[in-house]
Amino acid sequence: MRYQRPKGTADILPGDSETWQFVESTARHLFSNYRFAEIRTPMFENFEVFSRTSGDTSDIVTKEMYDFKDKGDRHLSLRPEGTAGVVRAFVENKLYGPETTKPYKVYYMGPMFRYERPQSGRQREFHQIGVEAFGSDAPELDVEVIALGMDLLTRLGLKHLRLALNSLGDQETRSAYRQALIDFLEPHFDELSEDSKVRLHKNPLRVLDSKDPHDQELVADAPSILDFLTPAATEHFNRVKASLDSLGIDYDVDATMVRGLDYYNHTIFEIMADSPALGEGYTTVLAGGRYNGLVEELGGPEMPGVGFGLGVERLVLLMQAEKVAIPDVHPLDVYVVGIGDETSVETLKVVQAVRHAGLTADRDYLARKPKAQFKTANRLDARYTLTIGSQELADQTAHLKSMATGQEVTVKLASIYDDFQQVVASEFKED
RNA sequence: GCGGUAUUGGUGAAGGGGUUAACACACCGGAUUGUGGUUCCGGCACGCGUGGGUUCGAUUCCCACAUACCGCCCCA
Repeated sequence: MRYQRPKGTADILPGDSETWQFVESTARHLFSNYRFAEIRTPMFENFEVFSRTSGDTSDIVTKEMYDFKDKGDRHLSLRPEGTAGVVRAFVENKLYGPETTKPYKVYYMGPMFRYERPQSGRQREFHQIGVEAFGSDAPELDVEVIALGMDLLTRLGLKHLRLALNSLGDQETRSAYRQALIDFLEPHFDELSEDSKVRLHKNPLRVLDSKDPHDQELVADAPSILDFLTPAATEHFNRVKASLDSLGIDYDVDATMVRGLDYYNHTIFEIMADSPALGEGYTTVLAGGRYNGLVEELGGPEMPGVGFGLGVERLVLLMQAEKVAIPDVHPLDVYVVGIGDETSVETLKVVQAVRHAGLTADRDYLARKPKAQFKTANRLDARYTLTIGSQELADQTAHLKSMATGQEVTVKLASIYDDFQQVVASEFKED
């Protein structure tokens, strides 16, 4: 094997691509139902678009970015996530202007790139589907986004979903809490794991979700960010919870939940699924939150935003683990069997006639024996076969056979060319 | 970026320093003339990830590299 795909990439082949198409079309329909319109932004942006928005110290920026200099010496980066590019487009195209209705609701789907060690459900090129809604601070909009995420995963057949919810509050909340957390952890500095010692000053909130057992013991007694929420932030969070309650959406408040990207504030949430496909316990498949301030950060006016991103690879793994049935969108209606080289042109014409009549059709191109062709028709689960041999060619007829019943009739080629659907309807009424 | 496990045909895999690399599935062909899910027969590995090395001889031992998977980091 001479060439192999780059590390952390995948070929999505027929057999799997149907699942992807099902996911994408389901998402498109649902988004449209929620009145989100598609936005398509470049797969690479100026490096600063991501470094400014994700946080200069975030791992994404410091070690996971696929950044490069192009021939014009521009510092670019393959997008590691979807939100930054959408916000950039939102600002650049002045979509914050009065002529667009607010909230301005968009969705995207496509590949993202992160330079990291591949594992199941984690690749260097991976795919996300996401939504963003700009221009409203309403907690009910947060809930609409959450409800959309839950709806989508439910429609895709996932079970055992858990919605985790938290609030990071506003800037005032965060700085107060950050200090409180440092003050709390500092006396225990020597007990912290090596990773957490580094995290403590770089991003103390990260210590909260350390996987180190001893860290978790220490953190258990740490102050909760929810106790530091400003009155306004508390009010926002309470209304989010109340709205979720009124929609009958269950959630668990997880005060230790944090975010890898720095731009989040107020409501953050994750939808997790419990499946061995992605390792032990619950794994996050969809995550999002509010990012008030991000539009400003990229040069726009003060304009709030909220959204989510969903990892398609993880989703597909979960769907496969849960054996979600994918509708077969292109079954085979007719397989045309040609016997003898002299029938090849006629079978081609017949195949085309069937296709133009609006049915799916296929034929043999390897000059195989009738037996082999019928075997193939059977394997492809064809509803009908149309057989043409030298005798039929002379008579200008074909044998139309129902593969389910074995019933076979002789029909005129002319009638096939005229209206094949009519031929089927009159010959096999009970179908 | 760190640690571990693995790498044999289209697939699942057995094997193990020495003439022809099991078995199964799939696929292809055949079982007298042009018709499908059963049965029977036959075919099917540029030779065991890549490159070096040890050896009289390696797919089997050693080293490096690549990739996949698992854990950490982080995250969708």
